[in-house]
Amino acid sequence: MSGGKKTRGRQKIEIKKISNERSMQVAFSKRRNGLFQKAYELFTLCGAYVALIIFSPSGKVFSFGNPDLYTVIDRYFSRVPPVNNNIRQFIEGFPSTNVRDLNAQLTQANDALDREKKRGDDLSHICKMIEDPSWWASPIDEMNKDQLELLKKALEELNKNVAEPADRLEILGAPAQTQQAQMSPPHVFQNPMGGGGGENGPS
Amino acid sequence: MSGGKKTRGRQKIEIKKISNERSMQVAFSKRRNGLFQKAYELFTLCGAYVALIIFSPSGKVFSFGNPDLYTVIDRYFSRVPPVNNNIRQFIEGFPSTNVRDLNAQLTQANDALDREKKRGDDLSHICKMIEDPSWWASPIDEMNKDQLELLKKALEELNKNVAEPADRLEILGAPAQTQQAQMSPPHVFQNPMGGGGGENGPS
DNA sequence: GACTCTATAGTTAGTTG
DNA sequence: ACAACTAACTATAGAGT
Repeated sequence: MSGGKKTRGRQKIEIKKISNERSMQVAFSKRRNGLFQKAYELFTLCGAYVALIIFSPSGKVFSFGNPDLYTVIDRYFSRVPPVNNNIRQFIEGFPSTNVRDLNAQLTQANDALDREKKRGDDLSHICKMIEDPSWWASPIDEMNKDQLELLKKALEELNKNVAEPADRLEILGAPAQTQQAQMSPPHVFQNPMGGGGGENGPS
Repeated sequence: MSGGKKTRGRQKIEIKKISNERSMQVAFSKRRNGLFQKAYELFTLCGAYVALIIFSPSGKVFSFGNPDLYTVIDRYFSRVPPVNNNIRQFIEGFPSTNVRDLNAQLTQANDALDREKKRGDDLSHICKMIEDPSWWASPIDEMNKDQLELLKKALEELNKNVAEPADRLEILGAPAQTQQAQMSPPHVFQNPMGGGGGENGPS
């Protein structure tokens, strides 16, 4: 009755490398989630652009970015950035069934979609241009060189965007089986464990 | 003794864009420091590599990286490769708080992505066709009537798809005007504790 | 490994100087 | 605008499932 507490609750720990492998793994998982959550909140509350990349001790990568990782990083390297950058993002290192991770991805997706929409508009415009009868009516090879050039350029640009067939995002909450089908990482963080075993076995 | 407390203490807030400019600035400052502290702890406790870049709403840059920002980012890009996970999805209803809903949304998003991909392929095909030199070399109005018709048909089809701009959903309070001001050189945080870094802006 | 539970360490919103 | 303070909210260490 007296003093019979169920657990000791949260204990204070020193901020230094955790020696116990298991504890460290658990701590990493928890704190990583916490960090993503905080990053998400900072973005949402303040509209700040945030890029976050984490390599786990076992070599997995986790990333998060608003509006997306590439935009933020590009901008960081003082590349000035209208919205014309290619959309490229990848999120690696699931398994996660956490709301915060999912939300993070949805946030990114939202923004990607936004740009996708813009591209759609451009395409629409071009299509309209092409469909104009007056366009096709006359000998193109001499009259509309300029327009032709313009069109071609536009199409090329467009093509560039389309050229890379997007792969689809893994569904996260799905039964934990097909996860981490990520390709073999060229670079793996060097840690004493050497990467906990058969994480990625494309068999 | 009086029941009068000195302050109301910390209040719970909704994770939405903070409207009050002043409060937002303060919150940003505090939370940014908190995020750096957490990143530092994750690195120290678990030996994880961490890269963190934050753009304040006013355009200032803050960054943090172990062992070094560039190393982490470089590693991140190095391990990328064959396929781009091009994420585009669109979802409706954002702040969902349970995994089930989020997963449903992701599923829906995947569907949208599929359609998007197909459209992309079609477009790509058409672009190739158009870019064929032999195409433009000859007088269109007499030689390639058939091809032209084909193209036109294809474009119309494409246009039909594009015509309907899927209703995109509201991005969570993104203020995000594209400010392309080149900001001062990246400032690297090496030691987040102690803080008090001056972020300010004589605006 | 991932999730739950609990007590408590740590973070921070609102206020005051 | 920032630093200190307070009180409350949130994250999480440790242990169990």
